[in-house]
Amino acid sequence: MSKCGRKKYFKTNLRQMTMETVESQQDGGVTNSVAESKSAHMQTQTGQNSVPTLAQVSVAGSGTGRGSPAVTLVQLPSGQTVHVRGVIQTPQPSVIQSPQIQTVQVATIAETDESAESEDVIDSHKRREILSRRPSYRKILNELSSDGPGVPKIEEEKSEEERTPPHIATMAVPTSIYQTSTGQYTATGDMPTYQIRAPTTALPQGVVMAASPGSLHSPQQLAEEATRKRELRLMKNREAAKECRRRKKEYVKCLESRVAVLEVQNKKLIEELETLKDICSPKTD
DNA sequence: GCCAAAATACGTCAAAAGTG
DNA sequence: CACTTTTGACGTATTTTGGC
Repeated sequence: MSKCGRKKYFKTNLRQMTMETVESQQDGGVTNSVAESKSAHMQTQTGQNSVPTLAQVSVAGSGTGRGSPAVTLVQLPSGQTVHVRGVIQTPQPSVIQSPQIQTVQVATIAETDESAESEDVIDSHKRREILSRRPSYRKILNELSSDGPGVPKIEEEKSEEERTPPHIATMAVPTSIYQTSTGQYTATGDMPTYQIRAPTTALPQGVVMAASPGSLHSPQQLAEEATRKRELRLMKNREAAKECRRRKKEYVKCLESRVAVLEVQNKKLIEELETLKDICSPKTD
């Protein structure tokens, strides 16, 4: 089996899982396996793999939520502990809900494409077209942050990077604070510090800042300029891709946290419903 | 310990989205 | 509208995991 095939499967799975998670939550479906399946796919990036576990929930103040909201501890698969307060509150725009719900039906498209020869090429293009882009992770989370002060804002971390020496940098993973419908909670946990490779913000050795554009005459100079521009573009995109992946991870973490919270919320609501049923239903005995 | 499979990270390209 | 930024897709390299 080719690695790429697996890769594709994994990425598609992750993408769909995110959407399916939401749908099953909204449908009131069984969501117990969400945290497990997620963590099974998403191990820690730094090689410190953890055993995938379900989000553990312990209710500290097991009141019914009326008046003073109870505090619920949610143990995330990643080991983070989350404090959830006030389970029953007004709904809030979800992180998960992108403005346009995009349920991708790749299989359907493949069916309509009868030409087997150009299938690969067309398929690739069509997939790109159909996977119309949602708003950026930055935008999604920043919009949420305007809804609640506890939602982490995705910002440039340049100030952080600029401060670090250009060799091996010790990076402390930033503490995330999320705002949920149930109130603020922090995803703290003792995150280890990682040794990361030096950011490649410096220009490659071969790249020299060009002379003024007007001074380029010979074809060789033009070629050099083109090469320089290309290398600069590649370098910038390299950094952008890194940053994008970082934001994506943060976004996924946020989703995972939210799923855990919503599971707790759902569980409590079910319990409350059962309690009310018991109270209201006439004794048959 | 070896090895294959799985998972993860990275660089690049292309195209959509954002910006001035 | 030109230019920049962002991100999905892809291919590849590296690391981790699990079976033997």
